Amino acid sequence: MRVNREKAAENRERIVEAAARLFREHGFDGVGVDAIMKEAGLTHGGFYGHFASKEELATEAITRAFAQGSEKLGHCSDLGGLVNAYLSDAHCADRSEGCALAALSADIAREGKGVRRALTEDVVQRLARIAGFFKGAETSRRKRAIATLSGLVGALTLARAVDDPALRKEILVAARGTFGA
Amino acid sequence: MRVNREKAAENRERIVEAAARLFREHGFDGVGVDAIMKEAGLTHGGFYGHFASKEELATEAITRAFAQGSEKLGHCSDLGGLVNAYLSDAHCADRSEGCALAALSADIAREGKGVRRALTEDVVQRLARIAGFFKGAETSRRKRAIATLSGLVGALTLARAVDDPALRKEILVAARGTFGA
DNA sequence: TGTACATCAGTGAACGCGCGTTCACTGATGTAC
DNA sequence: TGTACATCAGTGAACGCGCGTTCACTGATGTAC
Repeated sequence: MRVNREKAAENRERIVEAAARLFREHGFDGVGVDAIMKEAGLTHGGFYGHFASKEELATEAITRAFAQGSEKLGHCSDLGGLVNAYLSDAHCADRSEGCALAALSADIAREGKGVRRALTEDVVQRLARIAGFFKGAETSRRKRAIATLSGLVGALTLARAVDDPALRKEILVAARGTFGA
Repeated sequence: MRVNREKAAENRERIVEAAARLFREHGFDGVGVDAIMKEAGLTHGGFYGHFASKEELATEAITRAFAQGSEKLGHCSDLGGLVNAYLSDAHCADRSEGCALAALSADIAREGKGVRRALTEDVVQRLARIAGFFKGAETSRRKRAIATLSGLVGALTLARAVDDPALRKEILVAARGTFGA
């Protein structure tokens, strides 16, 4: 049954949000249109009234996920705070609301143009933000920012992949100590 | 038509090798049994004479991919050499023969027990190997090893995901400089 | 050593299921008079 | 403002395709005498 325009726009929004969460949690191939629509409280048939294809939604959902990540990091006023938040147990445990870079970079490297563009722009922004926390020449600050972002993404990815809780904790703590100062 | 036992063992071997390559290149869900068997020079029907399921092959193929990675790194006699090899343009360009940690960690975090076990054991081994390159107390060497491995995996993952060649190069160079010393 | 038969690695067609996508339909919303 | 009709967001069944898996079959290999 038809709903009004406002409600329809709201529904579209919920689809994008649901996809942004589910893709991070299960990967692109791990979630179907059916599951996304169910998560958004709708039935799968209505999907193509909002998007031309699953791929089109993916591009928009990933862009959204990146934007959410940037917003969260924007709240941190110093590098230590950012690193501690990024490498927190909570962030490690919750892929669905966490950093899309850590959750999806490997997948995205195998995906199409739109998605990779969104990732690249996000990396550029994060590097600029992190570089702002360092002192010294532009070149050196940028280099340190690259090392820090790499370390954060790598440590979170490894901590999540490892099946031993003690090792996971050790990785998070060690990386916090190294990259947070 | 039947082949002799030796040839059959060789075929099984080729299936595992093909899977180890294709999984790294396209992810678990990106490759079918059909493609793996074709890569191994066989037809898909014979697959289940060698493996109980695609999942069982996955476990063995990942274990294999990790073993290959450890072997390659074993050739490096110092940290600088290891870091330069890991963050080389060649390694960045070739996922299929490269580090399984960088190619599959995110996927593996969502996968079953066997695969995660194999990854964890590999992480433990690599940390021990890298820690051996540092001087000082065990705790501090281990901490530096964790930061280094995280940095390597993160930098390679980001370099591969980014769609701008200049940024890719910049990431590799910066990370080589930071983690190689 | 040679022959006859059993075994079994590999083939290719087929099955069942899930997923992306389409479509006829419903009924509330928006609009024209 | 009220009525009549057109629109269109959402529903749920259906389609086509690919993928994991099964199976009857083939013919070379291995083995028993």
